Amino acid sequence: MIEAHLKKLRIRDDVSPEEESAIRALVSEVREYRPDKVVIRRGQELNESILLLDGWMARTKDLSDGGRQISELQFSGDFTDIHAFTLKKLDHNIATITPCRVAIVPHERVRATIDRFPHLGRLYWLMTNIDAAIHREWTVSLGRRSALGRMAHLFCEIRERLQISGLVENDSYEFPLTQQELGECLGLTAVHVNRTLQELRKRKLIEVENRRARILDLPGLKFVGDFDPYYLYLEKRPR
Amino acid sequence: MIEAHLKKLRIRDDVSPEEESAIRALVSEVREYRPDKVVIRRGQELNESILLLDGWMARTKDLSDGGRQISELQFSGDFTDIHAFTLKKLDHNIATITPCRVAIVPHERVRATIDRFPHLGRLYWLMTNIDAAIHREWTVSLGRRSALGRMAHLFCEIRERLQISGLVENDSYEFPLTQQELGECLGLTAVHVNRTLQELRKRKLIEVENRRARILDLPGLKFVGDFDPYYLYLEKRPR
DNA sequence: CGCGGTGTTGAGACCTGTCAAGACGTGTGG
DNA sequence: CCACACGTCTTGACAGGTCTCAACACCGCG
Repeated sequence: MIEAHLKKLRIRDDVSPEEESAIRALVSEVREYRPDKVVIRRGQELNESILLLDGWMARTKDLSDGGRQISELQFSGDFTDIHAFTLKKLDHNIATITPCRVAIVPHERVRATIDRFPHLGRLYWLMTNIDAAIHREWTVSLGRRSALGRMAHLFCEIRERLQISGLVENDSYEFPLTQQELGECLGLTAVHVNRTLQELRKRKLIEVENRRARILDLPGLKFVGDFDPYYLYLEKRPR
Repeated sequence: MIEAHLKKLRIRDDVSPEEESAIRALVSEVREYRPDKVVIRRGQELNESILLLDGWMARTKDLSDGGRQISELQFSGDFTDIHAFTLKKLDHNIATITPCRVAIVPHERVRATIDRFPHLGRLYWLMTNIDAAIHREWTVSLGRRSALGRMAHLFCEIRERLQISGLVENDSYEFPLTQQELGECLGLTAVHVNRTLQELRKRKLIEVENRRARILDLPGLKFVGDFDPYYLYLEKRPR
């Protein structure tokens, strides 16, 4: 579903038909991965990037005490590690959460394509800048918001981002994270995630069941999470 | 001191003399700002970026409860908001910590320069990706490290980054942050910052006095902060 | 000289972590 | 088809790290 990827770009700027075919021609191969697998390891030399077609992935960092922190979630249509085009190696791992289908994009093709379409170069630069904006918002969450606020904020962010690809129906979406993984996003223990989740449900804001999140009161959830989607740059304009 | 900026680029890749003069020609004007001033406000329309020549700045985000979180520090030589070139508006404020001298860089010049030198486009893209890497590392700090570890880690990061511009002597550097501001970086209250700082000194790892940080035991500090500079991408290679 | 910002200290509250045990559910092998 | 094993979820009791509130000391600057 490279369509999801095009949608993400087109929300932020126009993409011409010629650019679209150039993007489609980036893909050299499609691969499938099992859940809970580290697909790219920190430090590994990279000459290709992966575009996530289907499933959920996460950027993860391991700690010396055996713990793990997730620094960003990735969904269908996200160009997961396009930043490797300039970085050459990553400072973090990229791991699957669910089974995933990904498109492989060799860096020479990226190079050739943005030489031919500098506008696409700026667009992909933009996309990595949006990733950075998401990182900043997580910094705020982890630094200043309570467990309840953080969690509410994350559910709002996921809803907003999945909606772009049409993966939200009636404020409800598939939610494959275990409570352990949710804790790795939020800087909380699994035990406390469990209790915070119960608190959110008790307040009739959201419930999570059978790998599905159902938002019961979106304004309420946004209020508790102090959520403002501004940082996602959902505005179309020339870049 | 645009030299500091060139140094930061040259640590990561070669910059030719022609590229260097193109970079010098980016600057349209130099401005000075007083300390503790918001220089760029979230949401403000931008058609120029600022390159920090001298002083410390911070990316800050305000919270609805009146609090503030700093998501990154910026030092001499950092191209503070080059990401605005694609974003057009920022999701955060940029504020001075100390008095600052900055170079103004109009976006048309950036556009023209990277059209002429695509390599510089990739280099600036790289620099924003390194900012994102720093954000990720802060996410890990805030999510998983104790107050003591977080603080130790931050002092190591600052040392590493200042060293590039030659602003570190004998593991000692100017440190203008108030304890309040330090807390805004670390997600701690000023009171707890004070106590944590005392603990670091008690352990003979670092002491802060008269706006100056003096590292007493660098290996010890790195150990407590679980610090590994890998995420700063201090390696020269073609990008 | 006085004032405001900054740093320091203490006591107590609260949020989140730790440890431990058990329930639930699902897939696997016998 | 059952039994079991393993991961996940849930709950309780308690510990501990960090926050809150309050008071005071210090210091540079107007």
